[in-house]
Amino acid sequence: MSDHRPPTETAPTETPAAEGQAAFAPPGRYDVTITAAAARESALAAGAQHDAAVETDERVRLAGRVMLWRHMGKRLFGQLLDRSGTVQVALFRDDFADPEEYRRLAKGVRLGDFLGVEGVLFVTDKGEPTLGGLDATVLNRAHEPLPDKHAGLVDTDLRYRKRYLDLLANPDSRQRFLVRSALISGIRRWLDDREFIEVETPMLQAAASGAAATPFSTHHDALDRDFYLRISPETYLKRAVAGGLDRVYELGRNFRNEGIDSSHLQEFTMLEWYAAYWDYRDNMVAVRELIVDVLGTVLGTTVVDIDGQQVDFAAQWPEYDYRTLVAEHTGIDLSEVRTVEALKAAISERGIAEDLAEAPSYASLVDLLYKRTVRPSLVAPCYLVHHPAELVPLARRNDDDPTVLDMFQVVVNGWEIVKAYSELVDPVEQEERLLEQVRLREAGDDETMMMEDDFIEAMRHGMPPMSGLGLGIDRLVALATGATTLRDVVLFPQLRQAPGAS
RNA sequence: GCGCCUCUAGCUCAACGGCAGAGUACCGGACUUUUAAUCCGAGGGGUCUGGGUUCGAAUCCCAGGGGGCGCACCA
Repeated sequence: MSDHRPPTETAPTETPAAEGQAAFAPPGRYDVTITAAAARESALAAGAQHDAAVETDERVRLAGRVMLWRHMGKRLFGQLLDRSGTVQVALFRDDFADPEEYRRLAKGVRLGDFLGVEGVLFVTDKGEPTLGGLDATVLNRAHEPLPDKHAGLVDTDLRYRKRYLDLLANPDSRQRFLVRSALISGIRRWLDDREFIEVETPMLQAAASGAAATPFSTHHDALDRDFYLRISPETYLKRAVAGGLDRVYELGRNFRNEGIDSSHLQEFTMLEWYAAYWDYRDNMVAVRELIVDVLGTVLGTTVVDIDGQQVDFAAQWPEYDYRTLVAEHTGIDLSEVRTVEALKAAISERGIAEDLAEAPSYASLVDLLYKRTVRPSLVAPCYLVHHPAELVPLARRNDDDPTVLDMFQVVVNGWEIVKAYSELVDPVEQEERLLEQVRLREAGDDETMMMEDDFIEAMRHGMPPMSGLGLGIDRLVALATGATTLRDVVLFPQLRQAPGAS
């Protein structure tokens, strides 16, 4: 930053000459004995006044970033921020053996500096838990000013590009990432408790499979071979189950080469799990239990505010039949309208969503129709079951009605946060259904799945019946924290190149 | 990719065709319990970029760049 400035202009926070630097010699480490939150708690518990606290001589050392700094003659108050939160620190001149040392701290410390304070805990007359410093050390200086101390950082662009400032200046932002971490830990614990093991599968894949999406492609030089960044770990996790790891999960990034908006990122975090001998009904029960459990533990409530609406995840999740809902919203009965041509005709007949005419296949047209007409109306958590069989080539058909899948999604706020189904484990049918995908691709649908011979072969060696589930972590975190865009729950979201950046 | 809105001091915002300002931060000073401390003083600007209209442009017009929202694609 400072090197972009003309040489004549002094950086706003720089003291004249190098006086500020010379006055403090930052050490390489500081022996911290207490966090801000623990200091507050401990000060309030003891309830000592300042003089009494100094008498007891129970010293603690705290380090953090200076967020506020008020100098008033012989007394000085500041606020330090560490990972646990903030606490007030106070320096009283009379506590310092060397008044000059007090003066240097009082005058020399700037907002944004890191400070280590050693002293005693007490409570001020106004009831504020405070660390009374008997000694303080500047641990490093800030050479650039922090964002405005009350308004924070509101420029959306800057909040994403300089997330470190957003985290410092906006407590809400900081809180969202603490919740994100706690939710993920909670999910791992829940799965570990149920004897799932965590595995990692390739992100570089020869065939991008497991979802209908456009992949990123890349190239391996030594092998001179193109790869795709995975769009889903699904077929690898099923191979792991075939190998006897019959309850597995993976929590990791998937990549989809598509547009960005408030509910989509090009790299997003998804949980996928596979449980042998379960079917989709088992997963409907399990995922609800997981979400209610983890939200309750982390937030202390299962009620979440969605656009001003109080939504309770612990309430009943209604179950809607996919085709029934589509029929209710469009008047089109998908069990009768079963070809692209017929569906296009039905859509244009009713004058709904006519711009969908471009859709290259029955499956994609059905999917678009649903997303346009039904999905936006689903706000409170609900299950959507029995999608038409054409939609997912990896899912098992329903025994009673083979035109639909043993499949469900959980939709909240018009966002799909969970997709799961009983897995197709019959290699003959699997091969046939993937070949159909290949045919559709050749006919111009570029979001079909690719053939994966190695996956078929794994299935030919035998796979237990199983059901897998995918849960969009970013979306769950956004719902849990009231974020209206996924970019608010990802630390460093991908943005366009900043102007002038190299 | 298309449409609408937006870009002024490090940060948060005024000025909306007539001298570019405030708060905060930074610098100097006062102050013995502050809580966004308060008070006094100083410095800080190609108004995103490039064209145009005008006696005069931060302001109006055109093009470009960044961002937001909507639409489309997707989970």
